[in-house]
Amino acid sequence: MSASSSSRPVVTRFAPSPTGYLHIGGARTALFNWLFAKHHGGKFLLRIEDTDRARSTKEAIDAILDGMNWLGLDWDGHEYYQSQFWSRHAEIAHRLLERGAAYRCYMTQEELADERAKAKAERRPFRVNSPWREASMPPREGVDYVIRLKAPGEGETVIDDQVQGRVIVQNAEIDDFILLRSDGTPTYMLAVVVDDHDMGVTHVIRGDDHLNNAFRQLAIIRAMDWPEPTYAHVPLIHGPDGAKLSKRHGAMGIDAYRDELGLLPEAVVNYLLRLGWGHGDDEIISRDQAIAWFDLPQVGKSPSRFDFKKLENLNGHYIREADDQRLASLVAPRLGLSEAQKLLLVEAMPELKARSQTLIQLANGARFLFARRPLELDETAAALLTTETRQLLRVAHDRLDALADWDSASLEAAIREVAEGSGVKLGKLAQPLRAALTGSTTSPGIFEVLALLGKGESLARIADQMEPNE
RNA sequence: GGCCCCUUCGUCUAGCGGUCCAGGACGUCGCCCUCUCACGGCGAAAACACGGGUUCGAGUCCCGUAGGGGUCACCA
Repeated sequence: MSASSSSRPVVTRFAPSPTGYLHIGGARTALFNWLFAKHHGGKFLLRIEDTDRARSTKEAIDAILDGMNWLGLDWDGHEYYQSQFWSRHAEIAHRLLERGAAYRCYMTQEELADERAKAKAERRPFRVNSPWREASMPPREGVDYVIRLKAPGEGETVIDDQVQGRVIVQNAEIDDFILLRSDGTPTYMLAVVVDDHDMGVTHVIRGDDHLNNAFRQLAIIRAMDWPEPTYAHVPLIHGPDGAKLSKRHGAMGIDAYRDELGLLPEAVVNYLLRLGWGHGDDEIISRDQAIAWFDLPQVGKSPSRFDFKKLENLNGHYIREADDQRLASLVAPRLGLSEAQKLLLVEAMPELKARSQTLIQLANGARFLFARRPLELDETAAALLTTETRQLLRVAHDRLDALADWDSASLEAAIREVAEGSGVKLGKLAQPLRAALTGSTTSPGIFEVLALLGKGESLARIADQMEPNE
């Protein structure tokens, strides 16, 4: 509980570096920041950390913005770009210099490398020990310098992390890290602190991998006498095998969850929310409930593994709940459907969505509706068609041909009648019919399939497979 | 290796000293529903890492051990 920030209105931020896609861990960090801000009626800001110009790309920035929009994580105001504040960062570095809280260090890369090697040889931890920390040390002429923070050196620093609890680090562990590089550009450590301060950020919610950095950043903040933010370091997400999330299992961009996995944003949000956070026995949590319930103390302290099965199950739930028109719009492009075909897709959606967990499955399940005659039967479907069952199909065909009303109730009555008349169980007739109508052994209910396909197409598909007359 | 963090069913979690022979969800298995596949319903197996304390009493507090993770750049 940081008294300095608790009185200010809540401001959180998500600060991704645009060197890759928006990955799932980043998405969760963004979600937590967004929820926390909404919960407290505060602001949620977005800042692109593009200080590393060489590695930052326009594509990555677009991917991040696109991902945030897809997830519905809207930010207040425009997005900030860290690179815009370089002069401000440099200004603070020099203010630190004036305050005697930082110094110009003339050590060369070679000298640093030597020190590092020596420390390693003596098996002791490396810590920069610059002679220029002493004010009396004269500058080197003609050598580029960096500006280093004069770290506290003694005592300890305590952070009351909202997730991790009280964490204490000996100040001796923190060395004189670089604030401003020799080319005058700021390091990440300086830039975040300055930007967070200037943007009025009260709560820094980010990945656990930054916990150690927090102590360095706090040293800058204290040197400037700025208000200290409240920290919350959330555990990282691991792959199913417990190791760091890799490309193999989920470290793809958030766009892949949409395009390649066929997931709905509300499912991804719900899953991410429940990963590392809980609210009693609740599993299905709406956005509004999430805002009402979310808070930092309930966030777990241990890393959690990513479970695609659970995500898919959740997605299945949201697909079943989703509007048919919306689902059709999402699936139609995957199938390359015309507007007219899309109408049929909407009509079939209630049947289709009950048996799909992803949009991929939904698309595949819909394929039979738009297949061209004669249908290609898969192996198991083809095996169902014997002389005997083809005979049965002919009987069914003729009975259906005579049918006046082509609705699922009339169709059911007719089909049951045929089965009974032929002395077979319904399944004996339904399966061959399914094979003929869909080319597969799994599909929506057979009466619904007939109704959806319409009389002409249904009869034609059956005729394609039935035993020729005489 | 130094420093920091973590540890309840396979997985996500509930549990904030007694109501826990540990609850929910996904997954797995079985049964029901049934024209197939799903959906849905019912049920089962499945966990407090280990060892010491503290306490009348510990999954819950403390200390070790083991295991896992993070971090140690003129990257962010």
